[in-house]
Amino acid sequence: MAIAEIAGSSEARSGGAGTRLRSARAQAIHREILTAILEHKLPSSTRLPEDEIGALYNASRTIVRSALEALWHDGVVTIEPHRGAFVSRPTPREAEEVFQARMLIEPSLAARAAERIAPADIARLRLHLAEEEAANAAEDRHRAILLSGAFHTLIAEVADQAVLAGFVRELVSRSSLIVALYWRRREVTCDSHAHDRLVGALEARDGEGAASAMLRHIEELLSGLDLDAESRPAPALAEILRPVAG
Amino acid sequence: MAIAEIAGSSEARSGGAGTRLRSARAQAIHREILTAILEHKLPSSTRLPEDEIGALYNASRTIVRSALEALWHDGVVTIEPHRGAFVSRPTPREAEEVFQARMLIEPSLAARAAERIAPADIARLRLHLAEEEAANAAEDRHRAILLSGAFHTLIAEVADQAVLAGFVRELVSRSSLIVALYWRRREVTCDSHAHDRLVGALEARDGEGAASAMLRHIEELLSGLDLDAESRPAPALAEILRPVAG
DNA sequence: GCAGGCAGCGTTGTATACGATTTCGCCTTG
DNA sequence: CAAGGCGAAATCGTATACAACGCTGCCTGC
Repeated sequence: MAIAEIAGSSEARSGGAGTRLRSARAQAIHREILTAILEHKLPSSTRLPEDEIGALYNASRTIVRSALEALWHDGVVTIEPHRGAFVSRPTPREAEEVFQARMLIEPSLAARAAERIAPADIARLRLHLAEEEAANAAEDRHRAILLSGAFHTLIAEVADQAVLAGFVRELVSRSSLIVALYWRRREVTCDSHAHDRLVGALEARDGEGAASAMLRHIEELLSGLDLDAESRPAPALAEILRPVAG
Repeated sequence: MAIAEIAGSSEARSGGAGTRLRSARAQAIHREILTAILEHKLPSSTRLPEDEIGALYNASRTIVRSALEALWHDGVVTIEPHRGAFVSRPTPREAEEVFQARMLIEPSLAARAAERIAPADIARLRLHLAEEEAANAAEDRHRAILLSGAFHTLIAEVADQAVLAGFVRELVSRSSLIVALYWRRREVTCDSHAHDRLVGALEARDGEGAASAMLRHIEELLSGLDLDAESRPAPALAEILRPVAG
């Protein structure tokens, strides 16, 4: 049930009042597609034709275009002129930059979250951890990956810094694509043990500890990526098919 | 002549290839309006009617809407459903967050820029400083303010971190609006002396120095703001007119 | 004389039609 | 039989028409 709000990426823009996305319907489509991407249901390079999406949601292309443009701004969709929209395929270079940005921003937010955390926030975080564990236990991979990203967004919100929280939301979204492409381990995607320790530090109002826990956590995520290999699918079929042709 | 590229906020999104904004014309309008905002020619709360803008650039509302939505994603335009688009009026709260974000991100970028700066970059920075001084000498306030923001974007680019550079571009844009609203001093907006020192540190490849110079510079900017007073115009006419009525 | 409602106007929200561009299959030709 | 070009289909890009909504000013009724 927390899922609905996970992809609500528009509040970040609204200074304080609820401006929302221009059109409620465009917002809904945006949310649906974003969630699907975060859940690894829509892999990189998937084509997103305006007509097809419009037919799916009974919306005109005008609405769909607006949603796709929003996804482009979020960094999870690439638009090629006269060709269409695709789920982005982050390059290794981009992947590294995204994680470097996270290592810079998120520890600082974690520290701030620790300083100003309220009992209600702790409850929210604990509940979230429970949901994560439940998803893992149920081997619901889609939901697990969605929640593990949402955890980071949640902390950014607890830190009560809307501007940086917006950045984190974007970075987390892009990270999801990156993990889908470059992850090499079999383990749980974002081992909730790390999240556990983080909540512990937050609860103890230990800013330093929260920051370093967050930093180590992100470093570990980055180290789980295989950014050297050109990874597997479709970076350029030539790379794969040439040996067969020769 | 460097102006043209200052507002080119789309490259930030393109992973490495030149995806650009969907429509060249929408991009042009986006650039024009953004530049006008950065130059303080379009003050906060200015209405931006689709028809009027379309007439100005001989573009249909479809194009204009796309440009306005992009400006909304940039954080410099607010869209109120069924009412229209306005130049954003950042709240004091938002202003503080923007500068806190900058104090977190930009010093780190400055340090990295110092490490990897090339002679060509130094030339670019020196040229930019000269332009800033020229604008100040000519008392061309509009251009001076534009260039002083562009300087920060330039450093982010030298640091060669596209992701963070995109964030900085947004933060700098929003800062421009904030400064227009809350600046209280008469001095030069972004005293180019600070920029001078920064370039010095960069040239010396002094990462630490560059970072601390950047931090102090932004702190100084923030301290030049008057975020307590509700500032002057139009926050709510009631505040101003009530004494007359009573 | 004042308050409430109603109507007209202006602006935005959405759908759709048409033109432009790319893509892919097919046909022609060497 | 292979290669190149041509044409149709599909899809995107843009303009425009119409509907919906909010605002303002007037008008009526109390």
